[in-house]
Amino acid sequence: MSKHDKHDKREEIVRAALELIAEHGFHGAPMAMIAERANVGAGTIYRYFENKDVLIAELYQNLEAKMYPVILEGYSADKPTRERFIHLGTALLRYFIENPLDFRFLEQFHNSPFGAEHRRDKILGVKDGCDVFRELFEEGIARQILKEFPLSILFSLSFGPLAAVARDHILGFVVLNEVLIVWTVEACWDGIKR
Amino acid sequence: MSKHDKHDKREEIVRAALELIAEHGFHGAPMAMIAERANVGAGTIYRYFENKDVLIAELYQNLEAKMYPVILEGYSADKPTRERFIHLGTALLRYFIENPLDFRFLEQFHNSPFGAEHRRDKILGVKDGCDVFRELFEEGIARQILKEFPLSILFSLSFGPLAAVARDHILGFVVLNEVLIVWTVEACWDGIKR
Amino acid sequence: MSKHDKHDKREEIVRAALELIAEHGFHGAPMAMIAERANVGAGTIYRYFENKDVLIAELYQNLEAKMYPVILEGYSADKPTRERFIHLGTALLRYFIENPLDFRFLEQFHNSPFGAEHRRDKILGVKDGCDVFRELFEEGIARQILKEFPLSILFSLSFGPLAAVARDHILGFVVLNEVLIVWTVEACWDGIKR
Amino acid sequence: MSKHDKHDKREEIVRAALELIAEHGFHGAPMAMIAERANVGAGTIYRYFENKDVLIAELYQNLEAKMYPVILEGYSADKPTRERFIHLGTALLRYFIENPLDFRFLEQFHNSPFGAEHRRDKILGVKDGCDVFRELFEEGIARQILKEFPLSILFSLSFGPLAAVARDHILGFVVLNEVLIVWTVEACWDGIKR
DNA sequence: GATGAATGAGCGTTCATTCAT
DNA sequence: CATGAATGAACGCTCATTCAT
Repeated sequence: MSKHDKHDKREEIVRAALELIAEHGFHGAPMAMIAERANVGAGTIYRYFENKDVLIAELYQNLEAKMYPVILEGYSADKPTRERFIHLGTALLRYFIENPLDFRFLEQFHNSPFGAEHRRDKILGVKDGCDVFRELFEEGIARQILKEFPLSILFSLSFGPLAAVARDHILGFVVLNEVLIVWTVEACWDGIKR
Repeated sequence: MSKHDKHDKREEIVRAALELIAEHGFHGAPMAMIAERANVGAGTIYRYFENKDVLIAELYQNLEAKMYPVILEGYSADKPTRERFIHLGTALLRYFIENPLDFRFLEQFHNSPFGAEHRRDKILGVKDGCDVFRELFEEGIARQILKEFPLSILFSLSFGPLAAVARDHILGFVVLNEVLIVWTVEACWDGIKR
Repeated sequence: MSKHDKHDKREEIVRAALELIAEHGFHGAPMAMIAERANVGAGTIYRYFENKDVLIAELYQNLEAKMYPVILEGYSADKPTRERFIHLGTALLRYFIENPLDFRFLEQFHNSPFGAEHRRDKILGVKDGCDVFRELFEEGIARQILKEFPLSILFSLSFGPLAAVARDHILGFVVLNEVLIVWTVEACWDGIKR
Repeated sequence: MSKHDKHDKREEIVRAALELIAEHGFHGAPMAMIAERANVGAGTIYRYFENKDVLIAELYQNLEAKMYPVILEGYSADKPTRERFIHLGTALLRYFIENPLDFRFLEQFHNSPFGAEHRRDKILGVKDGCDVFRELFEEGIARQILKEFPLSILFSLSFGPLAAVARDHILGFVVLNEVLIVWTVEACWDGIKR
């Protein structure tokens, strides 16, 4: 039980931080407020995270580790390119809609100086979370199924709309349903396919 | 002359704020630093703008007012839907690439709590800067040229990729040229057209 | 008058810092307390001093600049070695006794990591405030009036007792008067002379 | 065995505290760090010492209790005053040089608000560790061998230089050897003798 | 009107001390 | 008895805002 409690505390902090950062952004989520929402002393956070930056970075990694399995569930590299793209796109969009806090946090993260650094890592091939997408695109180009764009632009054509649509849904500007989700991802496909 | 000077100061402040916010984000741009860069006393800013939030909001409106004429230059409501879309999309993308500070500021703005508020105004029909796009999309749907999506999703399918591509270009992850710009916008069109 | 006020503020801060550090040591003198004692806002200190370390360093330099003229008043390089030593020693001791806050601050300073650094500068010949003493000692050795010790030891034999005596006086363990001051310095002389 | 262990823990704490305070000063030696270096839980320290101040005070007393026997080894009240002074002075100086951590701790201690309190106890006759010195000085004065100074000043003339010289040696500004040690103490004698 | 010195609430972080296990 | 996770007051410092000049 003591181990369980310990985990509880850390998870409470993570949860509180995610919520507050998602709601108010990095600068609207002071450590004291995170502590309060987590029902924890201000100093306690520092037992688990060296400082605020580290807390945020770990939050991000937590999130990635949580997202990928969900998105890749049922994914098979053997299916046709289009079907795989639709799978990934709809899974991502569904995840965002079902986990709006996660989505908002990711948005905040990618807009921080810290996010830019991470993005650079990705572009240099360091991160491998996106490998599924990369492989999919590279294969699609090789087979002349996809337009011959730089990978970065294919990413933008695919994820740009999904992020925008997810944000609008979360802010209440559209109400997505399963049909709209699929149609939207299919529209993305139309954008990148030859 | 005093009126002219006053305008000069106001514009210096706006310019300085835009630069600093674009470069370092909202929280890396203290009022004192803005004042210094604008060659103005710290208190002077408050003669022109009630507080920092108001300054930022006006900055945003300035920017919109500056962008639309540029984007709409040469735009004709008489041309075919596709051609009009390509005109608007490429003009927007070109504007972002040629005015990276403006783009960075807009990104920062849209990610602030303030940005969400503004977006809500738009959806309620308060803002009319996007009317050209709205008309284009509504007409396209009516003529069965575009997919029958909620307007909001058409917006996302169009601007989501453009913003993402512009960011990648500005961060140096792709180098866009005129051809890639057109191709990218054409890909967006493929996404929204029937 | 505005210039005078400005100086007043800075001097209030310096005075308050000196008092509090002398009374309670560096760590017993938080910036907030210094500000309060100086009748100044907490942030005001940072208009005049970049941070606490700089404040302390400037305090020290202020003090040196204030002390040397007082100690050297009436000092003449032409007088006999002994007389010059007595002059310097008694002047120093008198200064300490008449300015107990200055003395206590210097003690705190020399015991800080910062003080050690400064001491190292001195030993390497960077600081020239002590040149009078150095010259006196070097000349005394050359003329075979003083014992042939490393300079550093001559310093210790001279200032060690003076500092200790001054501390005891300030703490109330002895009550020095003019006669005792002179006798004490003469005893120091007996220690270093051949 | 339990009693032995308990003693072990206490001594480990004392040793760790001495090291860290000597190395980094009082404020560079947090309780948690002391506990870690002592291989002891943070809370354990509080079983042996009521709080940090008490720990430090006991550390000081430990040190005195450890020093006096060493310094008094071979000391005989029957020998001539001068010889006894030289014995005590050189023994003290040697002790400082051979136990730099002890010396540094003592310096830190004497400069804390706590140190002053202790000193006051001494002057009121509470402490009796210095009795040897007191007796030596009183006897020397009575026999007209020493200058007729208040005891406190004789102390200062004797220990002031020794402490200063020890500090310089430990900081590397001089390198003392047996000869210099003796000469230095003899110089102190010259200072206090008639 | 313009200034910039002054303010103080609020930030991220540390650390002496406590107490449930 | 020993532990070390938890605490929260206190620290040094920043910066949006005010106001006397």
